[in-house]
Amino acid sequence: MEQSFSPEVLKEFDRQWKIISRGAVDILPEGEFQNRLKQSIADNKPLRVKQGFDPTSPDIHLGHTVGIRKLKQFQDLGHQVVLIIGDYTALVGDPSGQSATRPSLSYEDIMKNAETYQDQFFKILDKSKTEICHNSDWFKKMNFNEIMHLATKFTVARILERDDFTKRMKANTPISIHELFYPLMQGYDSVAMKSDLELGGTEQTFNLLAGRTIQEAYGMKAQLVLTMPLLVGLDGEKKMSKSLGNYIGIDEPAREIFGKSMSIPDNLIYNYFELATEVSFEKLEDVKQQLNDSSVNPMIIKKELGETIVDMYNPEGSGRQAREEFERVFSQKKLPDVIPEIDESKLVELEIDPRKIYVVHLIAKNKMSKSNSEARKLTVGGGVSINDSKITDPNHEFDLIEDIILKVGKRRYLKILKK
RNA sequence: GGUGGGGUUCCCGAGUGGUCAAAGGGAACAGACUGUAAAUCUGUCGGCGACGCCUUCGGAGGUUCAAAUCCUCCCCCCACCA
Repeated sequence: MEQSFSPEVLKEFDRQWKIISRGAVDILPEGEFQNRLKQSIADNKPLRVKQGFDPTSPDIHLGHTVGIRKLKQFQDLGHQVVLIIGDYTALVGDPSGQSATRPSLSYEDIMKNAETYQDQFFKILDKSKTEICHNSDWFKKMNFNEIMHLATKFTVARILERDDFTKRMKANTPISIHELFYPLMQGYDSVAMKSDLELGGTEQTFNLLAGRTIQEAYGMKAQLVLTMPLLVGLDGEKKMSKSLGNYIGIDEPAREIFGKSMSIPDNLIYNYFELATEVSFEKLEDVKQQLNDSSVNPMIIKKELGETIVDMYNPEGSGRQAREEFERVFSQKKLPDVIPEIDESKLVELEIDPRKIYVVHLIAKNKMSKSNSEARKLTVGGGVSINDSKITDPNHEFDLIEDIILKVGKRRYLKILKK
């Protein structure tokens, strides 16, 4: 059904389309999407744009922000952003892209995470314009009849055709029945929230499309789907995720964010600029050129990346500060500006005699290593120094006659005060 | 329910009576180097005031001078059959 729209509407559509489609991998179905966007503009009726986040860890990381920033764009364009905190779906565990059943979390932990999530969302989104809810709101109340009814809307074959399940079947790794429910639940969220559009990472495509099927089954218009690329984690291989430990949390201290940014492989620099920052298109081109220019040290660009990312989630100037700190500590090998301190009384508390400090204990008891053995190994391996001179004797003992600075590995410092 | 195959140190994965704290790979950590907490190379990688001792190979017992390895029971997973 072609409908004609006024030139103003079309102009506004062009503007919005450009912003919305930037960076997106898939927009499904594209034609319908465009029409509904036009219609929304013509009727001055914002689209309800939904994305769900399962609070499986306490931190929102850079990977999440790819979607959240896209939501922000919708918000700035006047659309209604609907955030779903998947406290019930977290209980089930999204099988997408997983090679094994997710470890189940206690509801308590999930709720704790859910709280921290909210604060972090609004580092990016405008709280006053965001609708936010938990999917326990409806799933908690569902009775078995309703659950079975929901389950009739999908066939096993359709769910099992997914790549991740196929792989797991082939690898003989177990798939629990509850995992099959995940897409249904996510789809039902769309019913409950009456979403017009759902956003997600590319690995979510199946779940997002399931939402369409389910909405239709419940007599609603099927939602549109928009997928964003996945941000690769610090390891340069797998997608950024908490469970893989390859992430940068947006709530982390500035120096951590900067340091972690510096640890990404060089070939990911552009990717990060593109997906994890908001720099202009021109800037992106500039970055690309510099990276191709072999006379430019990638370190320079990476530092710029780190600074940019730090600044996005911290007060102005934090990025610069973090960079300077980094250069001081790692490039010039000088001391960081903040070093944890303990004094003699603390030593006594830890059952260390200040006049006969056994270095291995000093390290282990201050949690600078996991165990005495590790401390000992670090010492022998040359990773321990006091006031800049290496200690390699694992039996080394000393008398505390003045303030000293203990360094373990390249990042752990401790100042011990003589009284 | 039946038959067969499995459960090994953070992960993957060797090991079928002593030479096993357990190959190999990955991760992680450290050192060197460097243009970076990139890359590369090297080392470490259960615990312990430590060339010895203690605790590990799904769980509980047992055989043996000696068990991750053999036996019994139990728990869990997978495949095929029903």
